[in-house]
Amino acid sequence: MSYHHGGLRAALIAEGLRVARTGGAAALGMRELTRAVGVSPNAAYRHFADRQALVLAVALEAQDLLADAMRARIAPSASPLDRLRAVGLGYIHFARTERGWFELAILTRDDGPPGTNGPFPAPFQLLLDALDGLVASGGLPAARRAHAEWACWSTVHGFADLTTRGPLRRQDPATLDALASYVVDTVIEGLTSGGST
Amino acid sequence: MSYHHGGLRAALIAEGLRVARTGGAAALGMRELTRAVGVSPNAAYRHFADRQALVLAVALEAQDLLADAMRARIAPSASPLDRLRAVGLGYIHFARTERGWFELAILTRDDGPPGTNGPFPAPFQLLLDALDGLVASGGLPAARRAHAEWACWSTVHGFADLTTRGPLRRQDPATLDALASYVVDTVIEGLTSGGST
DNA sequence: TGTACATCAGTGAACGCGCGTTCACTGATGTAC
DNA sequence: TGTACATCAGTGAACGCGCGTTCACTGATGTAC
Repeated sequence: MSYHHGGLRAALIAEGLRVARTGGAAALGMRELTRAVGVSPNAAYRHFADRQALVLAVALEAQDLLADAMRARIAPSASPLDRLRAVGLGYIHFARTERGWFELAILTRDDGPPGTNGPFPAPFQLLLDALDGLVASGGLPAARRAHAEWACWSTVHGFADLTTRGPLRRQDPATLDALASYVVDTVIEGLTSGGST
Repeated sequence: MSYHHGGLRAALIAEGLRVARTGGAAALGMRELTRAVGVSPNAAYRHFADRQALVLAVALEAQDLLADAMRARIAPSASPLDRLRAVGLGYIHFARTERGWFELAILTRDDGPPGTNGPFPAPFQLLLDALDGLVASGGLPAARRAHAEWACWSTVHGFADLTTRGPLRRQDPATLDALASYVVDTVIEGLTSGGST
């Protein structure tokens, strides 16, 4: 390894993803990452203002991984309704199978104006697109489109948290699969049925 | 203060609640709490096996506070449907106004058999009761009662997390009140409307 | 093409911090007779 | 009622740890002329 590392920034982020996969955000230490990459602790400060900045950079990558995983579950030929289901179930599945990355992905930046990293984080944009698609296909009345994303995200995110850190932590995968489908279908039912709101 | 403190265990828990109210679980340090109570750091080990045990003890108190707050929002004369709404909105409101306590309250014990602290944690029991009440009053078909708690809890907990640590963190209270009602009503609609499940 | 030199990505050592936990102890409490 | 003594809740000091960050530095890179 040469004196000038070359891609230290990228190497630190890659190593960060590697350790966060099992250890979550807490595992991202300046010393631990620089050690693993084979560089002195302070070398990281050439590329990141402080630990927070490094964590955020890794979090952005994790967000992309989440979005990729969600996209991978959407069958190209799926109906708008199935696409919405896939978005929700993909989110939940990623949380269950990649706890560390998920924890990192839902970390949001405190700094800067809202809208950093594109108009919306990629996973959220997938949800918005799925809902718009459902409206376009007539599956959801346009009048009921407003705020639908928050109902969906709340349900799916809550279920993810219950299975990840909460009381459903120790349930077996088969039960969780069934519960996840039930829960996602329940919100969608609430959105699409002719309610009073 | 006498040589024998007397109620050190209770004092540590009380101080723990005080600091966790603003600082969350991370603020519960052995040294910090014993310092605040006016006792040497190791005195705490007379009453708690380790830091984890102390945190858990404080978490149980926070769980009771959450349950109390939820109960306080249920009007005695409320309909079963309104009771269910109040349970959900109470959970969300507590999360928003008592971030630190909420974080602590949703901490679940890893050790011991499931069922410690009574059959269910108090806040969860309130949800179960509200759903049972809705069934008894005919507001929810008995056939659709199964797993309803997980749909409710997922939605409400997810919304709480989005407003607490997520992208809704900086929304103004009035908007959040409206969104919370909308989200809670959406799940309930999904549960009660004549869906396919 | 060769060379002077600014830039920049690293090094090595250290700072200060606060943490959880353990050791050997001391002095108050309360109980048995 | 008085006293001996086991118990128990504290003390004071220290251990070892790993962290984020800063300092003054060095040697490689690449550009201007």
